[in-house]
Amino acid sequence: MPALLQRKFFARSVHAVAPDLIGATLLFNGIGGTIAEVEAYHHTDPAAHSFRGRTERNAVMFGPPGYAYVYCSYGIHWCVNFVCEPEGSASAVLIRALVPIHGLSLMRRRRKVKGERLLCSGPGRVCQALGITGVHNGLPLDRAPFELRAGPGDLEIAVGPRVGISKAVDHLWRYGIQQSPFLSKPFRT
DNA sequence: AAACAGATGTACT
DNA sequence: GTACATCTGTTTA
Repeated sequence: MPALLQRKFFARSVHAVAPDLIGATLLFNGIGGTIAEVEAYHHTDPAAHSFRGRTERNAVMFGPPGYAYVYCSYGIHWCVNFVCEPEGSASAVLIRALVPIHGLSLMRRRRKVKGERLLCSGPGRVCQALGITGVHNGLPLDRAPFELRAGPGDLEIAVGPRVGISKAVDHLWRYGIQQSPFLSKPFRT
């Protein structure tokens, strides 16, 4: 039985936490699967929401590590981040894709797509499939409805530039399971 | 297979 | 008003 991820797990640099999350299991009310793709965001990074300081929306990023920062993207999609590092550093890991394993039928009902590949392959899709919305912003990751379990730890982890941003595009802060069909897009080799 | 418009919260100029 | 850590349905090649 894999270990539950403790609060301490998130009290480290995003650049250490992000690759360690690949292969871990994320469940929300028992629905979810293996984390296949994440991106790191840091307060010194112009692409991060926290770069220009604290606002009402990003306040959770400035709080203690081990909490969920959920925000609305393009007015339509919800995206979930895990807050990292000591309180105040405003760093977080964006969850971009899962391998769907638990609760497939409910995911399919929410997502209205055939097959499994498009269920959780993108940050907005992950939240829609698991039922995460703005009301879950600020919830702790070590208690229900969240459940996080450590992965095998011996995975080959792919690294590359982040997706869908226009600033700091040269940072290689995207991590994923190489060759997984559940990535939002493939990693260049 | 690729390009595009459209939907539309929040933050900033 | 413009930009944005997106996704979908429709159109064009």
